[in-house]
Amino acid sequence: MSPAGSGDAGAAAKGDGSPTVGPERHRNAVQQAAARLFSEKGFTATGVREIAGEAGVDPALVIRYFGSKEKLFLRTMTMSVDFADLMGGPLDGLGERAVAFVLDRTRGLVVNGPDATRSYSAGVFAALLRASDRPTVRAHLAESVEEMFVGLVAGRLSGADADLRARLMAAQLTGLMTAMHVVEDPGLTDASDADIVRYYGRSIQQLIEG
Amino acid sequence: MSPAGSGDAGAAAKGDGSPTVGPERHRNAVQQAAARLFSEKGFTATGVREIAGEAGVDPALVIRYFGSKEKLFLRTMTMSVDFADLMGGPLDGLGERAVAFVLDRTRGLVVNGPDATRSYSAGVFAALLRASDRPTVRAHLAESVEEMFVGLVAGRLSGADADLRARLMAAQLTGLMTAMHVVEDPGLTDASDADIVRYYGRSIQQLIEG
DNA sequence: GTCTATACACAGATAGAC
DNA sequence: GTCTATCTGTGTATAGAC
Repeated sequence: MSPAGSGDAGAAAKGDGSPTVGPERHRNAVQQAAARLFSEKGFTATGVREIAGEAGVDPALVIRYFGSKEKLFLRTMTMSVDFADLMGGPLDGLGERAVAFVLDRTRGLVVNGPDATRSYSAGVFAALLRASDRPTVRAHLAESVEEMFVGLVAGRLSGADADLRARLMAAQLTGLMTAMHVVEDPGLTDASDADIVRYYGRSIQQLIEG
Repeated sequence: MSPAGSGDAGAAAKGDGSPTVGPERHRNAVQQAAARLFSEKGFTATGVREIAGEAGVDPALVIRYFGSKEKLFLRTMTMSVDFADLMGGPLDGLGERAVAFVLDRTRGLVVNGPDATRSYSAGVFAALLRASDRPTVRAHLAESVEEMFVGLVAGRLSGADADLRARLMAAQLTGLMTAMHVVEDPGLTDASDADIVRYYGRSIQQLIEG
C-alpha cells in the first residue's frame, strides 16, 4: 500500500535529546516496525520474525528488548492525550468537534517518539480493540478510554449524572470508531464527514447538555 | 463455576426432529461446551483440547467435525435476529427500547439449538468483537451488525439520509455494548439501567427523528 | 464407520556460544 | 551485546483400534 516503512534509508541524524545511534537504534527500529505492522495487520497476523525482519535485527532481540510480543504491542499501541486542546473549547458544539476530530484522525498513521509512543491514531484504537481478547490489552484499552474520552470532559459537565453522561459520550465515540474501523461499514466509511459530524455530533451534544 | 456440562446425565429422549442420541450427541456436546467457553473466556484463551475435555470427546474430533477452531467459533458465536419484534413497534420511543433491550440481554448466556445457534446475547457480541483481529470473524461481525441493527430499522426511517442515520444508530448501540462488555467501564456496568436507557435512548432517538 | 492415539507444523520464548 | 539452536505449547492432520 503506502511506501511507509522505507527501511534502510532515512537514517538521518537526530537532534540531541534522543539518540538514533548505538544500541538504542536497534530498539527504535523494532519499535517503529512493530508500530507500523501492528496497526496495519493487527496483533495476530504480525509475527515476531516479521517485525525483526523489517527492522533488520534478530528475532530473539525483539523478545529480549521488550519481554514479549504482547508487551511490545502494548508499548507501541499507546494513545496519548494530545487532543486535550480540542476538548478544551466551549461546551457549545463540543459534540460536533469531538466527532470531527475522530474522523479527521481516521486515516492517520502512527508516529512514535524514541522512548514512548505519542500521537493518537484511529488505527491504534482499532488494533487495541481487535486484540482485546487478551486481558492486558483490554486493561490498556480501558485505561486509554478513561484517560482520553472520559477524564477530559467529566469535570466540565454540569447537571445531574455528569459522570455517567461523560461515560456514555465516550461510549458513543467508541461506537463510531468501532463501526468505521472494526466493523468497517461501507455505508459509514464512504459517507461524507460533514454528514456524520452533523448527525452524530448532534446526538452526542444531547448528552453534554442535560 | 456452573455445573453446565453435566455430561452423561440428562440423556433423555428427544422428540423426533433433532436427536440427542448417536453420533449427533458428541457434536452437540462440543458445540455447547464451545459456546460456553468461548463466550466466557474468549477465543484465544480457549483451547481445542479444553473444549474437547469439557465435552468429553477426543480433541481430534473437534477439528474433524467443524474443520477448525475458528469455524467452530463462528458457528457457535452467531447471533440471530430474534428481536425483530422489539424493533417492530412504533418509532416513538424506539431509541429507549433498543437500549433497554441491549441492557436486558447483558448478562444472558448463549443458548444453542442442535443445528444452528439461536438467541442473542451480549456475551456473543463481546466475544466476536474481542476476536475481530481475524478477518473471518470481522466479516461475521459485520454481517451480524448489518442484519440485526441496520437492516431492521433502515427501511422504517424517513427523512433525509435515512440509511446513514440507521447506520449511525447501529454504531451507537455497538458503542454501548463495547463500553460495557469490552472496555468494561465500571461507571457504566454499575450504573442503573433506567438512567442509561433514559440518557442514551434519548440520544439515539435524536437520530431516528431528523 | 466412528472414535482414539499419535505425529506434524508453526509461533513465541529461552539458554547458551561468539 | 548479539546471534544460533532449541524448547514448549497450540492448532491441525492422519493412521490405526473397536
